[in-house]
Amino acid sequence: MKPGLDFAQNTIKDDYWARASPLPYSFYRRDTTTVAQELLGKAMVHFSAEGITAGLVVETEAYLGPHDPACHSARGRTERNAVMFGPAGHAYIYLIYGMHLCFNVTTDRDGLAAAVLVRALEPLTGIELMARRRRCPAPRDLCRGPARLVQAMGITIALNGASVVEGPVRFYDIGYEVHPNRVRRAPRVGISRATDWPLRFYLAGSAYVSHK
DNA sequence: GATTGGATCGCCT
DNA sequence: GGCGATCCAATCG
Repeated sequence: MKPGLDFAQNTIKDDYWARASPLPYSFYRRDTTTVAQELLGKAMVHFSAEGITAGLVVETEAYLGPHDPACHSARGRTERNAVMFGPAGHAYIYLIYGMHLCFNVTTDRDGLAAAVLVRALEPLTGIELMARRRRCPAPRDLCRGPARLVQAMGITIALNGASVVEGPVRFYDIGYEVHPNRVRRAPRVGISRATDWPLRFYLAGSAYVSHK
């Protein structure tokens, strides 16, 4: 475990995050399934004007690109999904059901429009700020679901296209060890095509995942 | 130009 | 477990 992290107190020293290294672009520039798996156990951090919030990634989904019928890029490039067609390591944020935002990270090689959806976090720091943004729900529900974590982390559509290496939202290796037998693999949630492709990954035993 | 359905959530029963 | 909220873009005609 790296310095600056106090899991017992559920706090992180802010200056630790400012100095620590985010995951590099090369992390995201790999095949999407690998990135989705390896993002488990990493920390997602948002440096916002209101304060810093961070959570441990416990659930992700891979959206592989134009050949994946459930991926937005399968039906061509639009203004909405344009970020996915750009380089890896950038935030692809979109509005769903007319009222919720979902946060993705672009992946894979240049020219392949793929991304990983972050579906759930275990809150680590800035928990009071998260609760205020979410209007005080149970701590367990702060980041349990893609739209919930977006709200708790204070993410807006203005961050669409921002770098997750140099921008306000970043991912860090915090030395949290994920043993391979803790990783579960299951079909993706809430989609109507390719419903049996096992591209959802989550940490077994976590109380913070959206679906078991 | 109109219709339809969606990578969801919160509230209801 | 069901349903309403509410916007966007793809798919019809």
